[in-house]
Amino acid sequence: MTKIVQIKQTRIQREKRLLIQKAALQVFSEFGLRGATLDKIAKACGLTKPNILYYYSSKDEIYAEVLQSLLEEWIRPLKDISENGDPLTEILKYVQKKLIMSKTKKQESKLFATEILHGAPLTQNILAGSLKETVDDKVKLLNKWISEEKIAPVDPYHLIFSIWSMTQHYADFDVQVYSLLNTKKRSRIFQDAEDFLLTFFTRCLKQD
Amino acid sequence: MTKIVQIKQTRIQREKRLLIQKAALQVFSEFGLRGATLDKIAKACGLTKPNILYYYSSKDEIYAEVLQSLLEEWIRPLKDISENGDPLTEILKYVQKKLIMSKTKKQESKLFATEILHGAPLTQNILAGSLKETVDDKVKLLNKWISEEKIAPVDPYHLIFSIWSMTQHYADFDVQVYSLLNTKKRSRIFQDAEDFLLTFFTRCLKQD
DNA sequence: TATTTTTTTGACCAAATGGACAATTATTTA
DNA sequence: TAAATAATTGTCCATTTGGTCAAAAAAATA
Repeated sequence: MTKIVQIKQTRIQREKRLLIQKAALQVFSEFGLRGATLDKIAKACGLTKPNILYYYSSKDEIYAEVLQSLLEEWIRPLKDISENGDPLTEILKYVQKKLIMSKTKKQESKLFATEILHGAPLTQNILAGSLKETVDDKVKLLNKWISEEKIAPVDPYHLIFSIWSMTQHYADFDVQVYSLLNTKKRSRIFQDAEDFLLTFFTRCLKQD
Repeated sequence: MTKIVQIKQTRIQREKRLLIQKAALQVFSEFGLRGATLDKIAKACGLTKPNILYYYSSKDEIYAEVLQSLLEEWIRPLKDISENGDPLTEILKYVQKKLIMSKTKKQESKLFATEILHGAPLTQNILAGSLKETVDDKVKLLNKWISEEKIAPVDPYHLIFSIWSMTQHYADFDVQVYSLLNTKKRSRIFQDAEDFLLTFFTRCLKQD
């Protein structure tokens, strides 16, 4: 029995692990952790089930890894909000980034949403750890901007929640959004969404 | 083998079906359709598995019924937006209603979210049917209000999406929200959220 | 109370699924 | 190219799970 205990990964290992991760993301985001099966993942990446279990020791391990690598990427844009830029511009830029992620990383968004929705069993510590740190940091910055009267006063936590929820809605609830719009509007969802969000946050945050 | 083909339900049937529905809502909202098992539902309502299957012919049937009865309730408040009231007040009242539902109907919100997130396999026709009708109707009303300059101009579809997403966030992502707030703020989430949302939508929609 | 109907349950089944493993094949490396 | 290591797969297994069914218990009805 050959176990992977090597320090250095081979080329094949790197390739196959990536292949599996991609397929797993797809399957997990569509069916959830419990709805996803190793067979589905195997089929999605053209490997056999035992072959997958050669690279990962269990389904849960695959899930954990996919989630882990997603989380870092997910938090990153928030960190980019800069103390030095123009406050409103910085916030709007963040909104735009998150909206683009909803458009281009739908699977990731859905997987993350499902995880949180079901109690974040594997994510709790990250939420309360590095994410909380970053959020607290940005809350401070927002409060500073407010006290300097550079943006209108709002609860900064809830401001952040509102950005998350409104942007992610277009990924997570895409089925609903699509169902409710007619064909013309459907083709320009993300343009309309961007216009809407930028207008909205500008009206809400602009200092007169 | 006694099948339920009667027209009239007995007292016991009414009671037990309700009992099962309640337990099922709880289990489905926590684990999703595939993560939920009949055994879990059985345990949650103190019945045996075959006993549950005496009242419902399959797990899917339970899920369908729970979802069905939830959907009607879910759409209702939107219908209450009245042509006759003051536009901004009507919209803010709707925001408040949705926020209260997020607080008091967390399980329902999560179940609905999971269903949509995973492609709305059982809900598609309702989304494209009665929900779309109601939405289109309210979109007309919002457009009327805009053209009469009673509220500031916005894309009415996206306005509705924003109300849904921001309010439901407090139910669906409660774990995340709680993780990020400290104890003091945690105890007044819904007050803070209400303040934030009312301020937010007022600033965005008020005509000068 | 006797009879009929409804309700409940223990025991069971088949399919699905996560995972183990030995044997085979492919790839590296010496 | 031979030996060693890595990768792949067919087969198998145990558990979980949705669902069946006949028999027993409880409730309703006559």
